[in-house]
Amino acid sequence: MAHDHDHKELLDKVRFELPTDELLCDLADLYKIFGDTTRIKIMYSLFEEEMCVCAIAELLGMTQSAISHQLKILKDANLVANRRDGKTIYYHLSDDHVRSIIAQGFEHLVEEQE
Amino acid sequence: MAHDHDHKELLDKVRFELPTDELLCDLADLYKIFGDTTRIKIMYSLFEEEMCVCAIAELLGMTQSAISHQLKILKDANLVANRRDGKTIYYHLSDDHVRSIIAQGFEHLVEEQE
DNA sequence: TTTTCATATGAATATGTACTCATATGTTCA
DNA sequence: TGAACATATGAGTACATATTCATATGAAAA
Repeated sequence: MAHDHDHKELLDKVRFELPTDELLCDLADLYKIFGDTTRIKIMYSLFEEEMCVCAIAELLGMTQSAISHQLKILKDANLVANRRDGKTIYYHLSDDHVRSIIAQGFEHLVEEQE
Repeated sequence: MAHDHDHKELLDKVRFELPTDELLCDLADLYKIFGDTTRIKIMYSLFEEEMCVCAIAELLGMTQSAISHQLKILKDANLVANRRDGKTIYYHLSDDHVRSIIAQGFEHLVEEQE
């Protein structure tokens, strides 16, 4: 068996503080979206300006299809939104959370390297 | 062909603002670690107190081996650290970044549901 | 030293997922 | 209406990875 010693008190305390499984899963799902280089690059590309799909594809040197698939994931998570102008569809960040979440990650990386 | 219209100026501008590939990959790798329910639960469990491996396993209802594998990933990323006390090894968060990164995610989720 | 306990770890498997390819949808212009 | 363009999407494939199982490591107690 793996454990013998007792920690029921500790477990009860921590269990009480732990959010619901559903919330923790949602949180993991959110970060899962940030955990892909292509999606990070797409989001970063939209930091300053809206861009159309083919511009993002050209910028990142990837196919239109690949970018489109990733944009769908970002859109389903409400991280980006789009508008149509004729044949072209322009994507932009849907709110400032993307910026602050990415900024927070950078901070950790920077302090890591010191 | 996918694109016909011109956006060289935009691409040059955005390309200039984009961080290096290496940095963007590091960022994605960091978030990848947060993008797993088990690891999120482990980190959350360590919010208030240090815990030994078997306590975490019992808390989450998972095997000691599974938890140990995930703790290694967290430790390699400098997100948790440990200390030995006899046969037992206690893990704790290595700094406050974990807390603030998770808090940031929560904020996004909460505003999402409004 | 041998046994027991706590944890770590390598290999195998099963599941998830990013990209490709082909094609569908929707818009504009001739 | 038909052709060209921009984007979306379903199926298939290749690769990554979380967990399990068996076993190794390392420390304390008998």
